[in-house]
Amino acid sequence: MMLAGCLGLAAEAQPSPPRCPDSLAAVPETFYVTTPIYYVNAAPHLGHAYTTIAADVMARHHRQRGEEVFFLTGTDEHGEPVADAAHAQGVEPQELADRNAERFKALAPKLNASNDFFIRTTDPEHMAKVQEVLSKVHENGYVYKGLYEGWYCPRCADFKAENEIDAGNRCPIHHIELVREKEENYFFALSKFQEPLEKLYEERPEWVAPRTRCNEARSFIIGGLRDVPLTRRHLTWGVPVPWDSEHVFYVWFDALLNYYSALSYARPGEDLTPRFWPASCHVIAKDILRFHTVYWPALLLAAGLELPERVFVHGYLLMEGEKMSKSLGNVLDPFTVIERYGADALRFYLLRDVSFGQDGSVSTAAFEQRYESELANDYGNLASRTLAMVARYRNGVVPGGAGSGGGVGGGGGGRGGASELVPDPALAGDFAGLAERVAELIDRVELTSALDEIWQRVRRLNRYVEEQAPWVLAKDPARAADLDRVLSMLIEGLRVVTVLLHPFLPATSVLLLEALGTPDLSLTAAQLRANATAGQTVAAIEPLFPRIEAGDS
RNA sequence: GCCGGAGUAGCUCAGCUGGUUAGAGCAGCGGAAUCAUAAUCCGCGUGUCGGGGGUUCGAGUCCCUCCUCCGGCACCA
Repeated sequence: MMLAGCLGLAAEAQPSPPRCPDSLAAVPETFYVTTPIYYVNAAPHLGHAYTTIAADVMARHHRQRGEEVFFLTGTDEHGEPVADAAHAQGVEPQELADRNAERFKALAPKLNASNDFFIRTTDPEHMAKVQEVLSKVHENGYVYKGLYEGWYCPRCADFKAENEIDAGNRCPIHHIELVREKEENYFFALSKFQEPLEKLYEERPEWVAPRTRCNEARSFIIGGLRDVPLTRRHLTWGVPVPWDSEHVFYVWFDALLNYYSALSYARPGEDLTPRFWPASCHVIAKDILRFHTVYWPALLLAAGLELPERVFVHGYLLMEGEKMSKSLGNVLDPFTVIERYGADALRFYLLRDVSFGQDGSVSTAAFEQRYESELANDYGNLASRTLAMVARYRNGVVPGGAGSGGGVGGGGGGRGGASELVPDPALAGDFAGLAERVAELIDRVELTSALDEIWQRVRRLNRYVEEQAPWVLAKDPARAADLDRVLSMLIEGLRVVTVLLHPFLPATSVLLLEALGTPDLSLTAAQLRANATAGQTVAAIEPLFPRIEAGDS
């Protein structure tokens, strides 16, 4: 079992947020983070990768704290667009869904995402759960039969939303005039949650972040809620409505419930719901704001279930003016980037260059810039020069007191023969409180700020090298102790930033920590100590982020 | 139209509840160093803080107004 609240500061340091109800010391805290389930109608792209990466950073960070983490992603497979696409290709919807779900499932490992489960809304267990929960909503009196009226295209055999109708009241696909039609549907009584939702936003303004998204959701609610269709008639590609076989559930309700249903069957033979529900954080992009911040809480209230602690809404990645012009070579394709530079580089770039929560531009040029000046030059080279100096001046053995197995430990010891090391105050000051600060920022989902906080220390370490000039010390035998201290602190600093970088650079961090002989990833290990690695033989490594010719292709 | 954001050095952006000479990174110029993936470190910015008006001892930071850009305003997974 893992340590409980190993970094208590993280939770306590927060002044106001009512995040976790205080934990009983005996029970490890849990953290449940989700991505949206991706719609299998389209191919995986950078936007999907972005969300998954962000959620993974949070998941990995919370594991570093010793919390029990459940990280969920998956695919949304029902609904008309999928059915239509399948029929257009002459295959059954299930076949298309199977094929495309596979591509999304393959994306996660490529990104080095550590999801604990991959849900598909066509899983029988999910479908049964949807029926169960929505039946409960029905029983609770929030469902009624009504008429849906809208503009209908006879050729599409479907209603059109206001914003997809072409000029002249025509179908955007068939260009024929739409007709006013009615369809009998079951409705979800969203309007009954007007008061409860307003109260929710009043009492928990942190519930939706960033603030601007919270305002949007709130103003939508204040504008007045109308009931919404819960089911669709004459469709078969969906979850059947238990009390009326002519209907299937409208795909959004089916989809949203994945967050809840997954817990009930992700672990065979074990129901994780009591342990992980409600979710700690839903990470979404702004296009699906309303569903997650209005419909979803209302639905949960209707079903008598607890609400998630937080919805975090990130922005869009803009490809140089939103135009995808392959001929200009400015399209950032996640698969190509990963193949050439590795998943760590992509993860780092996306969270470094675009302030998480806001829209931002990405490009291959900017990627290459960041890769070279920061990953290769700042960090990779810091590791290289540090390890090289330890190898060169101390035969690869980290200097320090005679093998005192680790921590700074006992104070009172008399000085033996070995030089006694204390953390260099010059560095210690700059590293004080760093892990706590990073944890605090990640709690606020300020991932870019957290990364920047760490990166300032990477820069600090390069400066430290210049200040101390180990190559000068090495020439003077009388200053051997100074050189010991400097090398030891460098290794230590490198170790600490690497532990902290683990959520962002999972592969590289593990590689480097192993080379340092200190594979401990926990956040408690991210403290600058004196003799943490003393006596360790550090292994030589290849450049962590090798320079790569910027060829065009 | 209504609501909400944003407009700060060539580029990308920090600047919380108003207070010393407005900051960082990148790019550019000059220098130092040589442990290292020719990487690193140091120095160098006369910026109308979108325009105008106001409050204040004092405003990038508050109020008013105007301009520009972006987002939301219900059924689009």
